[in-house]
Amino acid sequence: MNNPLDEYHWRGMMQDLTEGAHEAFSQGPRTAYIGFDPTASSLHVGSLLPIMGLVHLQRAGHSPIGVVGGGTGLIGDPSGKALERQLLTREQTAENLEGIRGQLERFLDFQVSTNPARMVNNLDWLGELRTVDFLREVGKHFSVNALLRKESVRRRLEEEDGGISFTEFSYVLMQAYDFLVLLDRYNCTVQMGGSDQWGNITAGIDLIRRMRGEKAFGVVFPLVTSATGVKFGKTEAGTVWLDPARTSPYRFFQFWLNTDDPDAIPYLKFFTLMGKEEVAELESALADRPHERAAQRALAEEVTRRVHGETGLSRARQATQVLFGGDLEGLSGEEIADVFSDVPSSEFPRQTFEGEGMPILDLLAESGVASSKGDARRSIQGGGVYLNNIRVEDVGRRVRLEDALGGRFLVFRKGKKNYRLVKLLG
RNA sequence: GGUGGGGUACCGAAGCGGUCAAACGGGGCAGACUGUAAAUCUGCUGGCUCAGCCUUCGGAGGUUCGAAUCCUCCCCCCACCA
Repeated sequence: MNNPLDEYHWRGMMQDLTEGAHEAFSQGPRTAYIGFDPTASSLHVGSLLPIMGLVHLQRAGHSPIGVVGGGTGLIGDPSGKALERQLLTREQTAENLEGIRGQLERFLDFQVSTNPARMVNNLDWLGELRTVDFLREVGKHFSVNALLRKESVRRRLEEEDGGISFTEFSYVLMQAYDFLVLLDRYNCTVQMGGSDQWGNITAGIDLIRRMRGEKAFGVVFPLVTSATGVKFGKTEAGTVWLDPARTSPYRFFQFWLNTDDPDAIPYLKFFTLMGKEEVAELESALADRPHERAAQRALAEEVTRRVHGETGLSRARQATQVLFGGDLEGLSGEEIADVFSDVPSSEFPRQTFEGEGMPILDLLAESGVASSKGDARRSIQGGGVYLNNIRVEDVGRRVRLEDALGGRFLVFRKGKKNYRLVKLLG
């Protein structure tokens, strides 16, 4: 049995740990949990680091628990939030929870007999909690004076008109209680999470010490940042989700492939299971031959394979090759449909393109390639518009049936990466 | 309630009777270079039937041949004073 904290440490993914945590893992198998917020029906790449935390834990022979905050999600964690949150309905939360469960199953082994991963919903116990019992048993152990000093609460108290509701103010009690319940039910003695969870985690540790006289531990992972200061997990297209319906495997793959050089090695350590030697090799490859981007490629392939499977990866790869390899000639209609399935598309009736065809400016504006005809005109004049990968030179050009690939598709591109598929209907 | 300062394009910010679709900076988009990078350089960045026309400078009126610019009223912000 290995100590997962050593693994975290060399990977640079351990921001902080409570006293005695390292020794605790050396003594024998432990059960540890991480909570996931069910504010959306999918996790995004921002949750990937904690998930990898659970993965390493399980590989080291310990038991991971993923807690989906069906109950706490109904309350809202004030940590890191400037404003009071919109409350989710129970139905929304339940739905989101299902999505998240499916995604965690891609990372953790729920089948092994020795240390299977578990997935629980804290609504199971928070939902049936009686107010009076809770206030007597749990509330007693929390000092309002201490709560008021908490960073997350204090910031909100200083807000002029925002403030904090009693609901969110009590959030930390809920999360602390979660830890206690998990200790009782699963002998779970470790809680992990993002660094913003430190306060919530230590609150749970305190509660366990007071109510059960036991020692529990906490480990927090750093906030993933990028060297250029861009918020990790966001692209022009928005958040990068794990759900293929929200972020296609192709875009997901591209997200990782586009990692900046300085981030590539840290990310390999964070998000793949590669060992030290492999990472070191890629590091020197990146230093010697940066243009090959071996590290980014490996990163993109590993992570995409894990999240979207072998099929998702090969589709993403194929799409990448076609989109950046250049040649669209010779592709069948089916191949185009497949490769461009990830690309935003619009549909036009076939007769639009019959005879004289449609002026390209109108088509660009109406299909959403450009925001207006003026924009379309300027983009063409600037040399930034391509039809079927051939630069459009003439602003007055018309698009006709002969332009359609396989008689069915028009592939527009603005710039290097922005594709748009126009489908001919009828 | 009093006094002073303001509201300009995605954001910040100039302009203070015509030469203003509005300087400059940021952001965004595109081009060149490259590694689908960073940095850099270049162009574009209200709409259209695009060498021209139309709608914009908090809102509504007015003065003027002509207003983002002057006047009146209204709305909203900020600073200081009570």
